[in-house]
Order: sequence, then C-alpha cells, then structure tokens
Amino acid sequence: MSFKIKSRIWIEQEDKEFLGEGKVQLLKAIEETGSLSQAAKSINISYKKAWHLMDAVNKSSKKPITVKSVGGKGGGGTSLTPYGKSLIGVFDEINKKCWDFLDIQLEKIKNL
Amino acid sequence: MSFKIKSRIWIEQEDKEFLGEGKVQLLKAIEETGSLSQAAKSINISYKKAWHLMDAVNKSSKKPITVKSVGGKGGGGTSLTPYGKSLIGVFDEINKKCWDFLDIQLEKIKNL
DNA sequence: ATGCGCTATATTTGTGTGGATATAACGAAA
DNA sequence: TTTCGTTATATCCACACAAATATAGCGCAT
Repeated sequence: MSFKIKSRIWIEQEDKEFLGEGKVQLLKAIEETGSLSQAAKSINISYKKAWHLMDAVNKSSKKPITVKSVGGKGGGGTSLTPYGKSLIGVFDEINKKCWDFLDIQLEKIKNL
Repeated sequence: MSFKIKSRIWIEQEDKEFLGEGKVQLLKAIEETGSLSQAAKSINISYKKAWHLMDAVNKSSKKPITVKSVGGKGGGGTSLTPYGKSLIGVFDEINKKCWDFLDIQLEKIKNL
C-alpha cells in the first residue's frame, strides 16, 4: 500500500514542553556554529524565534543547558553545556528508536 | 526527574498526511453519532473543519472510508465503511504500542 | 575612543488558520 | 408541497503567531 508512518516526540516537564524536535535542531545548530544568531541562520528561522526557543528551554530546565558570552572578541557567542549535549544525544537516540519501532509495526500489518 | 515523553504519529501516502490523530478522532465520532455534523459537535470542532478533515481523508484514500446519504428521514448522515473502521483500529493499536514503547525507553535513561 | 558582532527586547507589520454566518440542495415523511 | 436535519460550500472576519524592523548594551581588539 506504500504507506509511511511518521512521528514527532517531545519531552514534557510539569505538563509543559521541555524539549521537542525544533529545540533539539536549534541546540544542534548552536553546537555547530557557537552562536545563536548563526544557528538561527543555518536552520532558516528568525533570530527572534530562535531566541524564544532557547529561552524556553533554559527557563524550563533546572540545570543549565547553554552558556553565553556577550561582547568581546567576535561579539560573544552561545555554546552548550555537557548536560545540554547529553540531552540532545538522548533525544536523538529515543527518536531514532521510535522511528524504527514504528516501521516494524507498520510492516506487521501490511494486510489492511 | 519527572520527565514525561509524548508523541504524535501519522500515516502518509505519497508524502501527504493520510491519517492523523485528529482525523481518527473525527472518524470515531462519526462512527458513534452516524453524522458528520453531530460528530463535529461531539468533539467541539466546527462543521467546516470537520468537513475539510473528512474531505481530505476521502480524497487521499483509494478505498472509500465513509459513506454518506443526503436528504431523507433525519436529513441523511455519514457512516464508516468496514475499511474505515479497520483503519482506526490499526491506528489506535500502533499508537498505543508507540506510547508504551516510549515510556519504556524513558525508564531506561533515568540517569541523565 | 571607536568598531564590531553578538545577545536582548520592543514594536510594528503580515499572514494563514479557524470561526461565524449565510445559503443551497437533497429526499423521505407527513 | 411543506417541513426537517442533514451534507455541501462560499464569504467575511478575528485572532494568534511569525516575520520584519528598530534599538540598545556588552566587552575585547585595534
């Protein structure tokens, strides 16, 4: 039947979104570029949207996820804490496992 | 850490959404009420939105999913074909399995 | 001191989604 | 032939969200 099954996962804390695919994508871009503004450009979202996403992540997390420096050489920048890096690793791992799991489920019922 | 993991799944056909949670919820309500307008009321969406959802489902499916009758006693109504009923059953089953799977995955990594 | 590139934030502008509303067609039953 | 509760569809409007724009502060380097 050529069906495909897709999914989006997210992690909640106290009934509010804490981490989703968009935020993880942004955190990855921050890790690669070392700057929030550069990260926003690289994934084609506005700086404002990126800032709000990161702000939400930081406010909802008890442990710090990003570290910033304002001013100085290069103007400053933003990078991830070790905790932040481990978070995106865990998220990606679960996400990938979920996709694989769903593909298997779909295979099981090709007889619609 | 009291994290919760959530997910939404959907089924695509030719890179377009064919069936998602909203559509399944609507189809269930149609099955229960026997009418599109009653179904829309029962799940608190506008008739317009419900009609567009059902229209999209029917257009993207090769086999018919709903049958309608216009006019007559009671004004007519909409009901599901056996294929439609089996679809929502399969969707629910995969969806529930996915939730269970993700809960297990989260348990495995309580050590962030 | 001045410039630079970044973070931070307010304000305005644009847009797409959904809601409300109106109207028509349909066909059995009275 | 009138009534009734549907399906079906067009039009207008409001609101939320995103984009665009503007402005300010920071601190190292020159």
